Amino acid sequence: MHSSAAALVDDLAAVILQLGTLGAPRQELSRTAAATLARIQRNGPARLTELAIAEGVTQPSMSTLVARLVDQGLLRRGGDPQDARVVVLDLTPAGAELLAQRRADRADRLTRALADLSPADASRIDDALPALARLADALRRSSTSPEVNR
Amino acid sequence: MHSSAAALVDDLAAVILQLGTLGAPRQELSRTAAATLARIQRNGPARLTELAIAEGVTQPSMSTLVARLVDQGLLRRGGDPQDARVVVLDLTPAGAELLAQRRADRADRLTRALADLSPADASRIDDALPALARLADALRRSSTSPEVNR
DNA sequence: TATTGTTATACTCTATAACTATA
DNA sequence: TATAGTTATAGAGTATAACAATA
Repeated sequence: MHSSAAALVDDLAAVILQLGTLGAPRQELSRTAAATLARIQRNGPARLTELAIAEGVTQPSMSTLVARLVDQGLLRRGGDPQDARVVVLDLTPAGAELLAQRRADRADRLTRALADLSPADASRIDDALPALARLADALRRSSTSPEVNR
Repeated sequence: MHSSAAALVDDLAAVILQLGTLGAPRQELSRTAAATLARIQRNGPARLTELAIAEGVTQPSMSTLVARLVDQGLLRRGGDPQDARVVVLDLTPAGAELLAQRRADRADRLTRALADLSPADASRIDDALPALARLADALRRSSTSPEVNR
């Protein structure tokens, strides 16, 4: 072990923040918009209030955001036959396509960055990946902040 | 090696995005505002145009941002005796204090998250840290996007 | 003229408050 | 009444265009 616990924390924080460049690829979609689309793709159709809570925004904000995304053809509105008040949002093919493009773009940038590393570095990152995933999980649980940009 | 190259990229991208929760701790300062303050603390007093270019925003945007930060008592304006056009921005003690608080907050959250991990996981992350720093560097170089939130 | 910075104006995104419609 | 969602209005943050001051 080459670092004290305090140095590990500081260095790790710095690295995590610098890695954040990967998360801000385009301006074509706000952070919340991207997270909302990704959530629907991951979990299936969802109600407006549900999305507002999940993304940590108010109901009116989600209402206008969803209206924008529907206008842009990325989301589709549906109703609940059981309850005429509710609005159910689902991804359109165009929405799914946009998410796929964003993921491909990120994968490209990451692939290029990894190509600059030595095999030993790549291997150490590979080895640490499950641990990093568990760290991310622990971080997410202890945090009240908004969702990640998928 | 337990993953193919493609799986490494996808898994790594997902982990990096999830770790992003660490970077969005508070709403009291915009991303650009935080990055600007951190840059001045790191590199010393800077001119307005210099900051605008460094943070990837326009000069008028930096002008209004800086006016806000001066109003909030986080930055102090000075002039250049050699050139009456230039404005030089420096951190106030309150600005330095705010940055310190943000860093301490992040360190706390990260420390708590690390405490949830096994010693073996923490050790693997420690081992991968230099490699991750080089990865972040490579990512940042290949990217035109704005700066990281310090 | 070129450079440094500000002001005017507009757009996006989000919030709070007030409202409509259904349960 | 309570719940699901929308509309009205305001504020933060950013951009482009036009401007003022200094070199």
